[in-house]
This record gives sequence, C-alpha cells and structure tokens, in this order.
Amino acid sequence: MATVARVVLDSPLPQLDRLFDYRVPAEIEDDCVPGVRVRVPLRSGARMTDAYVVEVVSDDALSPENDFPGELSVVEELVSPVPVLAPEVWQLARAVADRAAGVASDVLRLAVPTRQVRPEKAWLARDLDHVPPRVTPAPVEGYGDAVVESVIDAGGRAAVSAIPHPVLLSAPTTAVADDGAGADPDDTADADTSAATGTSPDTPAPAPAPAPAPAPAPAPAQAPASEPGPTWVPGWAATLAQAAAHTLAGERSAVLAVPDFRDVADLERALLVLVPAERVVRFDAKQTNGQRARALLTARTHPVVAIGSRAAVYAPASELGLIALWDDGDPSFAEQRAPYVHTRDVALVRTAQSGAALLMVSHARSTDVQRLVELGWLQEIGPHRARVPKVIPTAHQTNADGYAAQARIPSSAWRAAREASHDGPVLVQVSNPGFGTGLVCTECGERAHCRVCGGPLGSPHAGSTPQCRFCGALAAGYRCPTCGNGKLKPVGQGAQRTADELGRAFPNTRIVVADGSRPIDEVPARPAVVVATRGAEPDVPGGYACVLLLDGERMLAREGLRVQEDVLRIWANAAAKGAAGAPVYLVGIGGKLANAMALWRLDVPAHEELTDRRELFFPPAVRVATLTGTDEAVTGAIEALGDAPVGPVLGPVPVDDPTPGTVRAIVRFPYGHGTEVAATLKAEVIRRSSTRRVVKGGTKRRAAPALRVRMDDAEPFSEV
DNA sequence: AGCACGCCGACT
DNA sequence: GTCGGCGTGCTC
Repeated sequence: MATVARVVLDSPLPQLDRLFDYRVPAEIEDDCVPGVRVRVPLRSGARMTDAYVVEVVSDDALSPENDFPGELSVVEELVSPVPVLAPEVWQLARAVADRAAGVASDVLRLAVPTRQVRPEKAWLARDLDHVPPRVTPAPVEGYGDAVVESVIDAGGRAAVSAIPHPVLLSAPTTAVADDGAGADPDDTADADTSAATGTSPDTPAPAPAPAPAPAPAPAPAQAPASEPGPTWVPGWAATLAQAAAHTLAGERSAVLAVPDFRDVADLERALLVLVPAERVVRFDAKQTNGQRARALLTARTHPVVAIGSRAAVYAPASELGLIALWDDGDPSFAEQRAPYVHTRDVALVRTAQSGAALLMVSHARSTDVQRLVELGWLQEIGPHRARVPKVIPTAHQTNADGYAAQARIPSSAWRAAREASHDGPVLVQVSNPGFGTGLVCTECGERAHCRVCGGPLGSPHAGSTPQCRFCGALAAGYRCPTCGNGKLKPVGQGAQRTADELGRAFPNTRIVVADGSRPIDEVPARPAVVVATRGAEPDVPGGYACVLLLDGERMLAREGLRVQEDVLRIWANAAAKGAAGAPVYLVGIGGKLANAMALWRLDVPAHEELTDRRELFFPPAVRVATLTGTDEAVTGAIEALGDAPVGPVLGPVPVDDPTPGTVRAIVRFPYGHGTEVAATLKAEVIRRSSTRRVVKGGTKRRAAPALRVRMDDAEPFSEV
C-alpha cells in the first residue's frame, strides 16, 4: 500500500484542468498534505510542472473505474511543507472556473500568490500557543435592534441600503478596554464578556467551541495596540466593520471586499476602532507578494477579518461566517484576468459553498442585486430612521435668468453653496478632470489636434503645455493650422476649469481640486470648496455642508447598458459624503432619476431597468456567453448548446480581434442553464484546442485558439 | 505547451 | 522495403 497525491496542475491549458494522480515517495509522505506545492513530471519524465496537492489517498482506495488505470508517476519534489491552498479555496476556484467555462488554475493564480520563502519560514516558526486577542461584540448600529446581526448569525443573505452619511465610530466601551490596558495576563474571567454588551440575547451564538479556553495559555505576547478614539468613517464602512466585529466575536471569519484602495483605507480605519489589528488582514493590489503571502497564512491560522479589493474574496479565512461587499455595482469588481469572474459572482458561489452570511451593502442598487432581491434570494434591509440626503433636483433650463454668473450652476444651488461654505466644505462633483473636453484656438475657435496622432489636445493644468489625450505627445509651440495663431483656450468644463470659475466667485474661500491625477483622501471640516471628479471625492470628517452634483446630464449622455445605474451610483456615493441631512443639489436633472434621488429610493430605477432588460434578453436578466474563434468552431459551439439559449443569437459577425477571419457571437441563456452551458462550452474549447493548429506562411506559428469563450461579459452590450 | 505516435511521398 | 513529413492527440 502506498500513498497517492491528487494534484491540480499549474497550467492554463483547458485540457489539463482536472486532477492528476502521482505516487508519493516515502521521504516526503509526512509533509505531503492537501494544499502544499509540489513539482510533478508531466508527459515525458524530464518535464516538470508546478502543482498543488488537493487530496491525499492511499492507493488501495483508488477505484479502478474512476481513476487512472496506468502506472503512476512519482511526485518529483515537495516545494514547501506549507499548505498554501486551503481546501475551501480549492473548492471555490473549481466552482468559479466551472461557472465561467474557465480553468481552475487561472482562478488559483488570483487566489494564491507566488511562493514566498520568508513568510513561509516565519509561519512555520510561529508560536503555536499564541492566543489571538478576543473581540468585544458591538452592535451593528442604525438598522434596528439586531436586524443585521440575526442575518449574520443565521447565515442569511441581504441587500443592505447603506447609511447615507458619515458616522462617528467609537470603540465598544466595555470589558476589553480594561483587559488591554490593565496588563493583567490572567484572563480567567472574560469567558462571557458578551453579557456586558447586550447583543441580542435570543440568538444562540453559533460559536464553534471557543477554543482559547485551555488553561496553560501563556501570557499574551504584547498588549493590544493603543485603541483609537472616536473616528469619522463613511456610513457603509461602519456597518461593514460592525458586522465583521460581530462575526469575529463569535470566532468566525469575515471577508469584506470593496472596489478600490481608498475604500480599503476607509474600511481599515473603521475596523481598527473595533477589532485588534492582529485580527485584520489585507489583500489588495498594491501589496507585494510577500505581504500577500503573509496575509494568506495569517488568515488560515485563526479567525480574521479579511479586507481588500477583488482578491479579498478569495482569502482563505478560516471558519467563514460572513462575506460582505460594499458597492457591488462599481466596475472595479470586474476581474481583468481570465476567467474574468466578477467579485459579486465569486461571493455568491462562496456563500453557497460555505453557508456564510452575505451582505451586499450599497446606496444605489445594481440591477444584479435587484434581480436577486426580486427572486427572494436576498432580503432587503434599510437603515432605521436614517437621515437621508436632502436631494434637490434642479431641472435643466436654458434661460439665463435662473442662473447666476456661472452658467452651470442654478442660482438656488449657488446661494445654498455660498451659505454652506461659511460653515464647512462644499463638494462640487464634476465629470471630467482637468479642463474638460479640449482646447481651441483663441482666434478662430478651431479645435486643436495632436500633430503626431491627430487626437484631441488637452491641458492638464492651467497654463501647462498642451498634451494629446490619446498618445500623450506634448504640443509645445503649437500654432493653429488654420490661422497661424499660437494661443489656445480651454472649452468644456473639467474640474480645474470649474475650480477656476469658483475661485473667482468665492474670493475668500479655499478651493481644492481632487481628481484621478491629484487624489486627495480627506479634507478638513473647514470652509472650502472642493471640486472633484466623480469617484475622487475626498472624505470630510462629519461630512460636507452641501453637495453640488453638476455634470449629471453629461454623464448620462454616454452610451451603454449600465450608464444609468452607474450615474445613480456615482451621485448617491457623493451625496452620502454630505453630513447627515445636508442639502444635495442635483443640477440639470429631472424625471425618474431625479425622483429616485429626491425620495432616496434607489431601488426603483434598478427595478425598472431590470424589467426592461427582461423583455430584451439583456444581462443581468439573462446570462451571456461571448464566443470568439473560427467560423466553424463558433457555429459548432452554438449548435452544441442545443435549445439552452434564449432570444436570438447575436452574430456570428466577423471581427479582426486576434486575427482576421475570426468571428464573434453572443448567446444568451437563463441562469438555470448556466451549469450546462458552461460545461458544454468548456468541452468545445477542449475539443478545439487539442485539434486546431495552423502553419502559417512557411514559418511555424502558434495559431490563435480556434475557440475562446467568455461568460458574462456585458461589454458588447454597451454599444447596443 | 511540448512531445510522441502515425499514416502518406521520395529515397538508398 | 524504409526515412521522415508534420497533422493529431495526450499528458497521472
């Protein structure tokens, strides 16, 4: 009898996307556990591939029918005894890949950083007796008594409307504060700290055996970091942090995914008020591989709160009790690497697998979440007696009477902003950075174009050298080709332009500009006018005194399937940066969207939008698969789908994407057929990849794959 | 991806 | 008869 390791190969080839069996030599048998990295021979003995062990069995347990009948090769090398691939992450990767007709090892590349020796050594040398600090339960505030907590405890799922203003978050005022300060290593009596803080008494606490009870626990290594005082954080961040703290107080992990780096910072600030730093691990794009590896290993050691951007949803958090997303409609959640699975979808798969609770927290509702709400799969939770933004739409009017000197800002909004600017900062949201749309000749008004590529010229700062917006070439000494004049002036309104105008209108007020190239995280709660492009709005402790949303009309003029929900999301998120109940002027917008904002019923447009898309068979009412490849392969794949698709197949149409002669088609299908459709398409990809190969023009060249499949890419619909 | 296997044209 | 062309298919 011998030991057999079942491994997943680190290969992007779809035909290798299954488990392979290898014999485990006796010398490494003890360390060859699920999750470790190994090197194994593949095909010819000399050729090695990296792999992860996902299962270890004894060879008499192998069934002759289901398993490889031939002679097994032998594991070449145990790369490291550290199990970096948690079993549940493997299960997740497998399911996520299957859902997307993709390859599991592609998903693993997102979930597991490359090998890092130093963090692994540190982890192997860790203090096994170390007991992580406890977490004091704190209520999730603003949602009615224990409403959110009971969803978490029951492993439920909810779409949560975020608290639409900043909140002042302070540490729970009980037990743990003394516990940390009072340098008393003898923590005998803190077994029921929860009694002191009145969490819902009727929830039977799903605590999976409070392990840290064993008596001979050594003194805590160091006292917890000094507790931060009350801190202003966005309402959503407080909710996520409190929900995570509640989960962690039950010794279960929470995974919190947010769109970008700034959100991670906000969330971390909130979390550190409630939870010891040791219990918080980060996963984000700005980390080095070493930091990610360290975070990954920490997350496997004891229950933690894993926070971060897209990568966080793959965190190997032990005893997962909660998955929460902030602002699932943000396009940053769309993964850029194969198999392009959206964080929201990963979260859904992981919730289903783990039984963890799921919270989708946002101001504006995405059509995707709306669909789940209408299915009854997510329950709706809203803040209890929240002070919603006082949104005042000012419908578009061309009559100059209604406007002050600055033609973009109606006089009512202008007055309000001026008044508010005495008390605190005023936020002015615009759609474009810099000077907006471009530069024109001061003499003849001709648009200035790049001499290199013909693209439009822009001016990033007042008076700076004009620069091409497309190719970036500097246009020093520009002369108008029409009239020979050498002076240019900006047209359109960007953040800088607006700021310049406002600077003249608010002579004694500080003007701050924040955009993508000049990001500002926070401005003080002092009088100022803050001009920011959408998404770059700085935070203010306590919130802005007034918010002006200026370029809505222009933002809505863009083409695309998701423009409306995107714009609503951008408005709502800016509005929520206002202080509780602060006025928000929505300039130039009327109709349904203005209504939804004014009533703060951001689910209504999502419902209407979804209804429309059902009729048209547009996502997310249906799922889509984009098929690219040779005419024959694409047509064959469509045929193989039988009658699973709904609505007409779009295409195939010729595209030049990888090579001329390629075609693309889009098929739509109901969610209920997803598993079947993905499996069929994956089989087609495998069939084609092991067949097609092309010799071109005498020189051997690798041809583009005969068939590529991408599931749930809504991009093509943005042109519709 | 590599690399072996295998079934048709010019060769000692 | 055989050598070797690269299309086809497999990799525990």
